[in-house]
Amino acid sequence: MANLNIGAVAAQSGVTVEAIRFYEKQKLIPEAPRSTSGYRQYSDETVKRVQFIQKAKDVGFSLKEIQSLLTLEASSEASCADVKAQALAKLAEVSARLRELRKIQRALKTLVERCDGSGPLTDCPILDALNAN
Amino acid sequence: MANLNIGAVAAQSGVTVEAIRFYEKQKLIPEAPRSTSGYRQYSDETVKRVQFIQKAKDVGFSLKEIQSLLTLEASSEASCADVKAQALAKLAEVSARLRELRKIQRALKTLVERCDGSGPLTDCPILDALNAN
DNA sequence: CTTGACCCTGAAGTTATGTTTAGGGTCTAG
DNA sequence: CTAGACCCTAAACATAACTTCAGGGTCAAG
Repeated sequence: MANLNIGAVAAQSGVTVEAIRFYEKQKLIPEAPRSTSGYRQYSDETVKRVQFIQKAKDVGFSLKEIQSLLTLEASSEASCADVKAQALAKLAEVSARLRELRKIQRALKTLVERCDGSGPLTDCPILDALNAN
Repeated sequence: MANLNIGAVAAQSGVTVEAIRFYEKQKLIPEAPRSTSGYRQYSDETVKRVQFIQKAKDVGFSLKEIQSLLTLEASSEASCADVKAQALAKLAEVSARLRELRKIQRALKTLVERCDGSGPLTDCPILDALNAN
């Protein structure tokens, strides 16, 4: 319940002060009450909230998606299934991106293998491949 | 050797007219000679160049990196090894990103598995996990 | 009472890769 | 000779997630 200044919240949650103000502007964290001098006064709740945001980011959610998760969390009508649906959607997205990247990796490996790294540019197999139809 | 207007180059290389003008501004393709009325006049060379750019993009190179590849290609001192080095660097980058994404995928799968999708939000395992320390 | 650390706001900047808009010429088929 | 397709430029817009900047209060220690 300690009253924390923004810097303390930042330090405890591992983000910058600016990021916290940004999250507030984006409605990811509620507007904080202010001290008489206008300083934001936070509780430990907010530290948890910011940590939640970081973890959700770590598993690939965008801020917009995190907002939606937080809205669900605060809603009385939402169900666990709603949350799971978001997670599944993100999982599908991540898997799709993985497939793309694997394809790129394979293509790059092929290019690299074709080239022994010696010789002049005039017949570089990599450039040749990129130039081919 | 046909003189192509920008629209023809765009059509033949599968990009928009705007993208081609953008590539020119970014020095990825040389400034084209102009007709008397100011229209850019391209040769088939340029179509190839734009196709090269697209292929390089497809294997993950950024425009800046492609510029560097093109500079190599045009240079007399560059060697095949220089090109290979770029490809290897990109391959390493892609592989690193793949590892990250796989980690994210595993984490998401764990989250999803923990939740059977029934029940209220009050004890949603996914939210719990994101809230945990 | 001053200095340094910390807080405030609003606006602009960053990166990448184009797209969109506004306003205006050109070319060609009918 | 006119309509429609095509071309030109410069500048603004778009996205994501912040960061940086400019200018200015506040607080605690010595």
